[in-house]
Amino acid sequence: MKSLTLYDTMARRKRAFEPIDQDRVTMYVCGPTVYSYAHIGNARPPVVFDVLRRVLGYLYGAESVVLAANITDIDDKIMAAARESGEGIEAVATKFARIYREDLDALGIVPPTLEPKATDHIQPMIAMMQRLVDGGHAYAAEGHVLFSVKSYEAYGALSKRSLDDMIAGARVEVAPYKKDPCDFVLWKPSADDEPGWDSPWGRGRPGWHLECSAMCETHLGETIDIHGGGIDLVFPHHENEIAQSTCAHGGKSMANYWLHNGFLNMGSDKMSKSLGNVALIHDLLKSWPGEVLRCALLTAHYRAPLTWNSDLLAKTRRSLDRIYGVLRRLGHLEAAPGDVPEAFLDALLDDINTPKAMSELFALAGEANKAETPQEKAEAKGRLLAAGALMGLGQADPDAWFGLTDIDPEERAAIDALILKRQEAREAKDWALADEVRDELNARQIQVDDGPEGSTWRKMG
RNA sequence: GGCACCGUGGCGGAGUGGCUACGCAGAGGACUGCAAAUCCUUGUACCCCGGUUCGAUUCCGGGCGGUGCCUCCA
Repeated sequence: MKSLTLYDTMARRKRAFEPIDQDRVTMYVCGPTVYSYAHIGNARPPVVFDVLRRVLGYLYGAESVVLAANITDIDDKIMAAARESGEGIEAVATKFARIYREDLDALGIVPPTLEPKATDHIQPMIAMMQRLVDGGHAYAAEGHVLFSVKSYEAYGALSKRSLDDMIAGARVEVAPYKKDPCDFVLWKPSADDEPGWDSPWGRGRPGWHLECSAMCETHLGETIDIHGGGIDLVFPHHENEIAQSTCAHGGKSMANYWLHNGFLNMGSDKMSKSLGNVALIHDLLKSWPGEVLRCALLTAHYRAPLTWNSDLLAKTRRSLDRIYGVLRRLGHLEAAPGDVPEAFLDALLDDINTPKAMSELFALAGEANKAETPQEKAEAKGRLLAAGALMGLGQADPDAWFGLTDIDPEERAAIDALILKRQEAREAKDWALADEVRDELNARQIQVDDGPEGSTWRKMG
């Protein structure tokens, strides 16, 4: 079997991937806090790790990959949003979790195997805290339960920071009940009008970091294969997860591979500057196919920063037009079942190098365009589709991509009539009339393509 | 201030110690009634300065420039 190489943040280098159990490859990706619409930046981890998941599924079998992506449905931000809108906390969380799922679905993301919610895991969180307190890794103070960072020697290993540096650089006010400025909250007390759960330390609610540790343990076990998230989560979130889980599990490491995607920067064009709401996935989907957003997020290597602007989207659309153009041309042919081409697979196996993989995808498109016999064409189409499937690209109906299906019947009839009229004019070699009709079609945002077997049309992008 | 990352042709963006990335845009050609699509060809890219080397965009050091994180933002 071919082997996958992944860049492990903990080791700061690429490492060959070896799962603990080939029949159950476990992966946990930190999900959103559902208090508002998700930003396009929020979509980068789900898209990137969706590709990784597909690759793992290809290597080990789709049923052997268990992906857990949590939903944080209790948080001060949700409480604030609920207060503002007058809705209940649960209503806000449920609503935005639903919208989040819809957004990801539009981006072609396979739903995670498990989608644990924080509020469903209060008991495991309390149990984990109890173990930490019993083991001397956490302490109660004024209704809070805090993790004692000094109790975990390796604290800072992931982010490569020393405790001393952190204390020296600390620019936050230190709560008086903390034994050490870097201690973080596992549990905090809730006021009577705030949501809370009973615990041995009083009524309260969990801290963010604890949620992920407890959910990961509950569903995937004490040590998992891959833990992923945005690079901004390295510190403190993942550092704290490691501290909690390791100390609660007698020193067992939490994850064998830590993967982090680079940040998505907002470009300086009006798109992000103006209202600040145009970069919401929800809004972008009104102007662009989800696949364009997905592909745009994959144009840069997942660890590299990516600058987001409207130019990127326009270019990405043109690129995908090329893929769908060839698929449309071969639409009448049944794709020959083919395996994923080697060069394409190799690119993805090398730390999920999606830009490289995409260049291979274009090479496959070129091959398909140049194929001469029906046999060659069918095989080329099969290869292109098989490769695209691993990245979640090129799987849609080409006609739909070019706007042929989503059009009202009246408009459609008018276009067909014009196409026919032009065809007759061309047969009569009445070029003036043919061009006139084409202008008319262009005015309707329709591009006509003349081929050896007649004319086809598509919506102008 | 501390830690980490980055600087490639018009734009986006891979990669490599010496050989074409790729896509978009541009130029020329083929095909076509003309377009479009497609195919072919094309652009003397690798922040600056040292060092290592037969040879560096690629390794090392320094500089300049940009970015992220530093208690709950993916």
